[in-house]
Order: sequence, then structure tokens, then C-alpha cells
Amino acid sequence: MVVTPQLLKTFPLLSGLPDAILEEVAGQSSVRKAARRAIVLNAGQNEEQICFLFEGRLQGVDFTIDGREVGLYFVEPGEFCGELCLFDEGSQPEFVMALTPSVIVSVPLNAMQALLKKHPELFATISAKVAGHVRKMTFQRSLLGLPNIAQRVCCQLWMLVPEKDRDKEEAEIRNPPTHMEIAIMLNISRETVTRVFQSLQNRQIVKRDGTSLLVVSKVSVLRDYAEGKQEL
Amino acid sequence: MVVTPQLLKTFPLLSGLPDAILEEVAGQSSVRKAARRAIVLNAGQNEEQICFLFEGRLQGVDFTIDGREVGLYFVEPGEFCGELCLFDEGSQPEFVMALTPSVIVSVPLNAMQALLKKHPELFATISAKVAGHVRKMTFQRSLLGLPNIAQRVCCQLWMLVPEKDRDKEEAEIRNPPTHMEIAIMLNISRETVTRVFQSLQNRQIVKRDGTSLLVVSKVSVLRDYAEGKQEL
DNA sequence: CGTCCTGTGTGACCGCAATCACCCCGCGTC
DNA sequence: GACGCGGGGTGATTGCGGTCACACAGGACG
Repeated sequence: MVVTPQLLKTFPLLSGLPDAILEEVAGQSSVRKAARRAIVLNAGQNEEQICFLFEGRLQGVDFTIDGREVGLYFVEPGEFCGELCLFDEGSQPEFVMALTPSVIVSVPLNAMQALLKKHPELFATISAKVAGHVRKMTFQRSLLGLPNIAQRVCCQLWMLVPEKDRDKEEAEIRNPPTHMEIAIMLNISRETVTRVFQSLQNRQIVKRDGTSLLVVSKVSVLRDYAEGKQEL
Repeated sequence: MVVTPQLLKTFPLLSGLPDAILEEVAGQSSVRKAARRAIVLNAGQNEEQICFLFEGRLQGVDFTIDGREVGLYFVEPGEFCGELCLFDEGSQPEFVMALTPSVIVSVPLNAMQALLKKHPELFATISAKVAGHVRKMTFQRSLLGLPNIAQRVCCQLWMLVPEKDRDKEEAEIRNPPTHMEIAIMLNISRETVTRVFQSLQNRQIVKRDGTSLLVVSKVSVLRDYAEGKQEL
């Protein structure tokens, strides 16, 4: 499968570039499909590619010394990962794994570096992405400091509520992560996440609508749980 | 107290700069002393300064919604912090707090930006610092995924052993963090850290030498505990 | 030099979440 | 249509670490 300028244009970072530039980058890039649980980027290796996600969902994960999986962040369609190699020559710190069957466009490091020389304004966007990444990791770290496990899950759920819906009475979360995917983000067991969801469903705070939709019926109550103002 | 070019030269990032440039930056910078537990940078604010630590020790900390302190990283003399403001216009994500009475040199953001325009090679160093920061946060996050609490403490201790001494039989850790400072890095209680230290001391793995020195008598055994090959 | 504060050490108690086992349902594949 | 796999749900058990209380030592300050 070949990379086209139209395909690259679907990514917000690249969408403002001239067609000739996109043509050039497209010629140097590649597309691949990743099966569920396939490794997209390997930890500890100099991967030397920036990966753009066209379809599916990825998760940055690490493994503890005893093999336990640790969730770091999610990558949604349109976003990219693997950008640390633009900042230093170190290796990729974490694995990036496909949570669902995914389609990834890989842009080699040297093509990206050449692109950034021609379009330095992109570097500001990538720098802001890395800064945002640090902020998210800091916030995520704080979640792990919460001793109240239900609050921890509610905070994570609250993060999944679209920002535009946070003032509404009801909101929808499309394609919510599985209980397992949430559990490894929060250092708790899959069963514990399930139990918190059951409590929330029993109190009609959330309801599931198949596997691809989670409806938050009482957004303000979820926020109160997340902020510790109420307890499950 | 005034900032001199000689003072700025003590910081590795700035030591290679010409005297005239250092003179200019010195004129725009300021020195301040911070008492123990004083806040050096505030979370949630656009601090717009890069802080260089001349003396003392700082810790990046966050607070959970219920007020619990979370340790993120340490800043040692010669290092700097607050550099995210060079990458985007967002606010400072975490508090930076003095663990001991400290001396900090603050360089305003606009002075730093002007400096980087004149000396773009510094930006590569700062970019590498941020990339290194992400790697450390990823590693620290993995520590939190370890279910074995003693192993978690041993890993953190192992990180404090100077790299040049890791192959030796015995090593020294100067000015080790307090048990509380270690505890908040690892989401465990101060008493739990103390108990692990007591175990290590009882087995003659480590011994304290006053408050400013911790001797690791059996470096290889500590590494085995950290890697889970042996259990306390 | 006395007082106060901080850091370390210890003991007792208890509750919460991990762990294990198992079940059910839905979806995809053969 | 049957089978297998993954995700969600439930129950029981238990042990580990948090919490609280307290003591002691050393250093800093007045």
C-alpha cells in the first residue's frame, strides 16, 4: 500500500503543507497495518521513525521488570508518536502497541528532519506536542497518587469525556478503552475497574451502549466523584 | 545579590558561551535563596523563567486533588528546570520545591529565547534535556507498576548509585534524599521506606554514615533486589 | 546550653484491593 | 452452526501496606 499526499493531508500536523512537499514526504514514507496487540514501536531501540495513526488506536506501554504491563498514554487517529528521536539520539523509551487493528503511516527520521529544515514552523508544533506530553504524564502521575481507587477510575473516565461536553448534563465517549486498558494506566486490576464501572452503572451515572459507546448520564456527578467531592 | 558571568559559567549548559553573552544574560537574571520547602516554581502559572540551581536540592512535586504530595524528579546543583515554557506557551505543570536551603539563578524566558536565537546549538541541548526528562518519567512510571514494595525502593536506591560505581563492590551515595522524599516518588508511606531501609541495613547491604552519606556495601546485591532476582 | 523541629525507627491494628476461580455473552472464524 | 477468544461480571479469601501513635536522636536556632 502506497502513501499518497492525500493520505498525509489527513494528519493535522501535515495538512498545511504544499502538495509538492507532501509528494516528497509520501515517496519516502510507508503504510502498514498492525494487528491487535502488535508492537508498532519497540522500547530500547532507535526506531528513527515518526508514526502517524490513520485508523485504530495505539497505547504507549512499558513493562516492569517482572513483566507487568504499564499503560502510559493513548494515541488516537490523526495523532503521531515516536517524536522523541527528533530531540535527541536516544532510543525509544516505551513500546507503542496497537489496541485494535490499526493503520500506521511511518515517516523516516531523516525525511522528517529534512522536512523540518524546510518548514521550521512545524518544529514549534512538535515541540508543543512534546511539552503537552510532559504535562499529560505529570497529570497521569498525579492520578496514581490518589489512594481512593474509585476516584482514580473516575478521574480517568473524566479525562475521556470530550471537553465540549463537560458542561452538559449528558455526554458520550466513543470507543472507550477496555477495562484492562484503563487498569494498566492506573496500576489497578481489571476486576477493580469492572467493579467501579458496576457501581457507576448501578447509580445510573454511566451506561453502556454496546461496546463502542459509553454514555455518561450525569456528567456533573462524575466530575464530583473525580474531584473527590462525592464518594462512590 | 547580583548575577555574574562567573556564576553563570558554573552551569554546564552555559559554560561554553562567550563572556560578552554571559555578561548580557547576567544583567537580565537574578539570584534568590529559597528556604527549605519554599516553592521555586508554581504549578498552573506561566512562570516564564528557567531556573538554574547553584546550591541545594530541588524536587518537582505535584499534589493530588486530596492534597497528597507526589514526587516527580530531583534537581541537583548545576541542573536547570522550568524549561517547558520554551516549548509551548502553557503553564508550569508541576511545583518545584526546595528540599534544602537553596540558591537559584533565574533567567527570564525572553532573555533565554534571545540567547537561543544567537546560539541555536543550545536549543539542541535543551531539547535533549526534555527528551531525557520524558525518558526518566517513563522509567519512574514503571517503578510505580512494581507490586513488590521493597523492590520499588531498591530500584529507586539503585538509581541513586553513581553510574561509575555500579560495577564496584561498594559505593557511596552523597546526600541521599530523606525517607519522605523517596516515599512520595514511589506512592508508599514514609514508614514503609524506613522498614525497607531497616531490612537492608540488617542484612548489611547498606549502612548510614551520618545524614549526608549512605554507603552501599554490596552493590551487586542491591542490583539483584532492584531487578527482582532476589527478594528482601 | 536549652528548646524545638525534623528525620528515623518501631509496634499494633485493620481494611482494601489483589488474586484466584469461575461464569456468561458477543463476535469472529472455520 | 460450532468453537474459540476476548471482554465484562461476580464471589471469596487473604495478606500487605497504610495509618496512627509514639519514642529517640541529632542538628539548628535563640
